[in-house]
Amino acid sequence: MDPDRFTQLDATTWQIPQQGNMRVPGILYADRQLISDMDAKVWEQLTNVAALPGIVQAAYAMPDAHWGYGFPIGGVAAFDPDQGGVVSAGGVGFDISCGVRTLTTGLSVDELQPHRETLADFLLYRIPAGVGSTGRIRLKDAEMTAMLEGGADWAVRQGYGRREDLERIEEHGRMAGAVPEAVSERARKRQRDEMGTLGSGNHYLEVQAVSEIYDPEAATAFGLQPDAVVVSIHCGSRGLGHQIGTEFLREMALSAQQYHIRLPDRELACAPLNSPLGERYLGAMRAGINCALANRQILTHLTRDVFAHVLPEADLQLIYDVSHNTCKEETHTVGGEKRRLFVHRKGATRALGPGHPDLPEAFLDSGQPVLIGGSMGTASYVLAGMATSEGRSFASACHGAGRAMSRHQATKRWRGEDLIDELAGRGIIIRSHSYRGVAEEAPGAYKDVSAVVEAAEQAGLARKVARLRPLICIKG
DNA sequence: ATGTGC
Repeated sequence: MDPDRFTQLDATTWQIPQQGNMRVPGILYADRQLISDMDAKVWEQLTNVAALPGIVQAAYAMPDAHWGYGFPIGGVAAFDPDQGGVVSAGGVGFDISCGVRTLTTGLSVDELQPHRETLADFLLYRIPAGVGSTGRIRLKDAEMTAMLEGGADWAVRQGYGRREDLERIEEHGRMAGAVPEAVSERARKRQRDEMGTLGSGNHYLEVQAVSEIYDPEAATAFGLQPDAVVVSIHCGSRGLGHQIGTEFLREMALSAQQYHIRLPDRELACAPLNSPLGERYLGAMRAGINCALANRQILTHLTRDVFAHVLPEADLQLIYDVSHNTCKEETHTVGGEKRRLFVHRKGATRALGPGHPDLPEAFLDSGQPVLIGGSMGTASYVLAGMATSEGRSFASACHGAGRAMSRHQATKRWRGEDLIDELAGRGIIIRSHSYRGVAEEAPGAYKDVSAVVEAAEQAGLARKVARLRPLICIKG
């Protein structure tokens, strides 16, 4: 899209001034090139979000923004419940609490090298992945309820992972305020045998090497050294989150009129935060967050099992787990005043700056680790939250490279088999259950993750700490 | 994202 549709405030801050039915301005953080490559739908969707009741300060889009359902992916919007603020299922996204966690292994690239193929084979064998993948765990009704309430804390109690992992997860691994009764029978049924599964699409488990350090002090706090091997897991709440999203989206669209909400786009279906429907969605969504946290915790356990078998000297320690599809009640400073707001982050990561009380002690000086997943075969980044992000985006940053091309377009342009060969030639092992899935995730179908990260840093959202290059990638 | 869907 043409960057000149925006009012440019500085090199990486672009504004859509408040106009028409907008209640606040729209703000996009990106550079000129990223905006030129961006879908014009981002402009339209940001304008629509800015028109929703009770929105505070501005509707924001991160540098990896692209066209999503209703809200842009890479969007941040905060609402005040006392000013008619709303919660929107489309503003959270279908894959509730989709996110990334990264673990150190204590291994160097040289130590891993001779075992790479074996490790890849075992990971593919042990990590359930792909469309409709199921695991060995079957949850009975009471266990499902306990999982939806307890999240990763429940998983640890079941023997998946270690208690110290929990301090390295947002909300200490358990999202408070979950209401399992608000989750439908159908959603629970879909999830019954999907715990500890990776899923498909852009989800992955990747073994990576630290290829560059930008901020040695923060890197040390995160446990990252040059040439260290780490593991990143990217996945979400599987069938359960999707079912919750589908059901509430429909219900919110049907009840908009009853709540006197004029929707600029039907896809922005929402309900007042202070309404039975809004509260019920929040309860179900928080249960969905717990499902995703438990899922990543179980996958961590399976990964540790594989390493124990192939490389017993490894010790997998969790750096941090971040969600990038959520709506959370948080305190933010708006115009010098502290307010309780409900912050939607859809394809956007929380990025708390140094000293924030919700941070684990180890990160008080550095700020929160912000994990940026690259596309298959390209680099990932570890960033750290900056103090400036609070005023710029309610303490949020980008979440990944962001698609530049549709899945359909990508399958016409690339073949999975060719991509796997090409990446193998560059020392990257891809193991997947679907060639088509690999083609859809072709590196060329994504934006340049380095440009996204540079723009985020320049905009004061998060600063670079380290770059990770892929060694092994397990895909759905 | 998703028991991928016109």
